[in-house]
Amino acid sequence: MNHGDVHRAVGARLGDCSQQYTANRRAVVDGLVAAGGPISLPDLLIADDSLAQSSAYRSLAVLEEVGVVRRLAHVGDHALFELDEHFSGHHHHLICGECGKVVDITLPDPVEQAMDRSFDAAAASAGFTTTHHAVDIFGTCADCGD
Amino acid sequence: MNHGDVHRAVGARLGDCSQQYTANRRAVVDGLVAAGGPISLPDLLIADDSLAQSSAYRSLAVLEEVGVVRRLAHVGDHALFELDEHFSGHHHHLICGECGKVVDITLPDPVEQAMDRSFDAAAASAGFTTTHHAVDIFGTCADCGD
DNA sequence: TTGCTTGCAAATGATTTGCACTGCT
DNA sequence: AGCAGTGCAAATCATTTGCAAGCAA
Repeated sequence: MNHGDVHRAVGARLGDCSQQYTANRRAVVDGLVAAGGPISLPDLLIADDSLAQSSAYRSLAVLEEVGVVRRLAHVGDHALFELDEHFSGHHHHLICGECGKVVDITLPDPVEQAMDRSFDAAAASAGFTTTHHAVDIFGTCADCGD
Repeated sequence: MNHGDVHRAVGARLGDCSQQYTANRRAVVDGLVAAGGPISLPDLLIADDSLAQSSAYRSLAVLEEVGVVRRLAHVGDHALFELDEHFSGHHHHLICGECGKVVDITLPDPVEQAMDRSFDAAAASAGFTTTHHAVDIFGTCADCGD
């Protein structure tokens, strides 16, 4: 999905939820698209210094509410935000244990399908019905490796 | 690994790192073993009200440092703590999107092996060397389902 | 107008830390 | 004695919220 399509789709989603696609929210989405992966709020503010901190948090909260943004569990002090998979495609995260960098990664479809089958079966035996999964792969990135 | 073995192994690990296995740290480990899965700090304090909050945080920090405890990314307000897989066995997490409950789950060995192969390959193409992986399966638990 | 959005400044709350005290070595 | 561990109370800091002003319908 290209940048323009993302804006259209986000606008539609907000409209469906009786929310406006304001300049501020658009700027937040622009920042997320430009980041191309998980980004922290401070970094979002640095990338676009016209954003006010509290408004950025509020826009992200609204966008998360309507399913446009996903808030990732903290690795460090700050939460990380990214576009929901509906807009960015299904992917997982590669996390560098040294520097904390988080990179998007995709797995082959057959692997995803096999995982889904296993996860569904395992979840069912615990009485859960599954909605989605997230894989975090920890390691050392090229910059931090020897 | 049974309760006694856990204490012995934890004591050894602490000793290797020139740390003592004090009564407070033992109490924290007891709480984690008793919980049998991820637990928040407030719940740890409730389970053993002789623990002081700051000391519990400090003990957890030391235990995390030496690889006995794992701090899970927050799902809600509080961080969750659990014994490292070295003491509890390799497992993953089933997370209820309704009530936030987190349950341990294990996958068949062949599945784990297949995932590791895929993850290593995908990570390598991004210049990462992997150390471990964590799978979060989101869904709805039996209590929250219809 | 009427209600949603924004920015600022102040509040909140989980986690951390300073400090004085206790206990191990 | 000398250093590690503890508990209390105070500090820190990411995130949230109250409020007054701006803007859209």
